[in-house]
Amino acid sequence: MKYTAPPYTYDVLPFPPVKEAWLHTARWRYVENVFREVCRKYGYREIRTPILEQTELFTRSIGEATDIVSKEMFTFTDRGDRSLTLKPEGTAPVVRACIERKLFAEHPLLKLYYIGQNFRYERGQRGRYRQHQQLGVEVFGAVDPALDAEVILLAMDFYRELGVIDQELHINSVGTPESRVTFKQALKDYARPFLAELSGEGQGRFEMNPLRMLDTKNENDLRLLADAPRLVDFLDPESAEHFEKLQSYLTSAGVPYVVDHRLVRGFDYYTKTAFEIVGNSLGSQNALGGGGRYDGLVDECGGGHVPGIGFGLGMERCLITLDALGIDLPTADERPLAFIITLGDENLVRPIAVKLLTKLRAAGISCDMDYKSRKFGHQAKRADDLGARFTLILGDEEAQRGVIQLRDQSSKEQREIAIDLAAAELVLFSHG
RNA sequence: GCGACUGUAGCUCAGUUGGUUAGAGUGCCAGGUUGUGGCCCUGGAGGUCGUGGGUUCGAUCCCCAUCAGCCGCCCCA
Repeated sequence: MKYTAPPYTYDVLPFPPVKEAWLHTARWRYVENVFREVCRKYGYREIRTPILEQTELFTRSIGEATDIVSKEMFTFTDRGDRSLTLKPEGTAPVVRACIERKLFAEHPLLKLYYIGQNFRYERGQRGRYRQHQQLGVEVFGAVDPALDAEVILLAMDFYRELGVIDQELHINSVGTPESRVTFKQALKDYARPFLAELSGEGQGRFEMNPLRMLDTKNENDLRLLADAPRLVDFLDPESAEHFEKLQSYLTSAGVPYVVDHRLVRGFDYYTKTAFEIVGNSLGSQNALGGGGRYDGLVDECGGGHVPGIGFGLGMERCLITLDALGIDLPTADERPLAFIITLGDENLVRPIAVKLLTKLRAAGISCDMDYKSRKFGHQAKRADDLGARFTLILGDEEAQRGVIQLRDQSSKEQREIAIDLAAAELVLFSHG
């Protein structure tokens, strides 16, 4: 094999591999359409940003200390000696675009969605790839917790629309950067006495990122930290009220949720609300999507005091979950309505077939013919494989008389019609 | 970045305790059967057994390395 796809990338095919139904373009289109439709319903507009950004946009916004920035970005220097990075996440580029294009000036409340490719240099796993498609929304301009609720509702709505029923909504509040400083100190004070008993990762996080000690999967660590201080107890009054209101909105909207005191987000820019939607069908990569509020990010990027909240979900994990749940997506009908079978003298019959194809297509009818075999059996099998509803059989005799055999593939009824009327005849079937 | 496991036909997989010519099903091609098929029958093409090295009279099989996949950790969507 001379050329292969780069490690931990994949191809989405028109005919999916036997074992990976999610690698089917029809499924991708369907999910994207559902997402667009949900976003439309909620009043979100689509934004598309470049796949590349200045490296500094990410190092500043995501945080230098995170793994993503320190070792997982696809960064290179271009011929003009600029450091560029394939975007590892969707939020910062949207923020950059809104600031640069001055969208906040004319849109005090700005609701956006995007579908785009993200890149992270990581070891692959089920549902985790180096190029990954993210679907997401961002809202700028208000700190109203009802807006947090709307974003969460939009996300839940999306999954429900797809038929996912085993989703769980986890929420938490990470407060402000200031309240987090106090909390981190309290957490470290709590853990210090048994620091030596924590796992290696736990000890590392104690120093590097105390919040993430809570997020461990190590059972011993979980036991030791069972009674650790909780973020909600350290929130500033404003964040606490915000969190209370969010919960009441979710309750009145009838959305079940669990307050997950261990839920923290990976990026530095999150404030107040953090949430995650967890599926049970993905093994260890069980986070279907997540998001949170980032009231300081726009300011950090030089756009002034504009609060924001967003949500992002991974296309691959979403599709894999749909597969695991056995959800059969209603994919668009790609079958041709008609398939032309030609027989006899090619010089006589082919030009007529090509002309008829052109005419049918001009009338909006999907149709095809066989360009390879000449035996009737093969052409018929081809029509059958493609799932054509009708075959149009054209031989020497029909050609001379200006007619064609119109055969219904399922009922096997066949009748002769004038070639000139074929398009009009088939149009009747093309919309139902 | 760390640790398991797996790489045999287009696809799904057998198999070889190291032995001459590596199999099945399915798909593909051809014929049976130049114009009414989807079934069936017969035949065919398709493999450097992931790649490179080592051990051996002999390696698809054992050993080492490497690449890729997959799973767990890390991180995250």
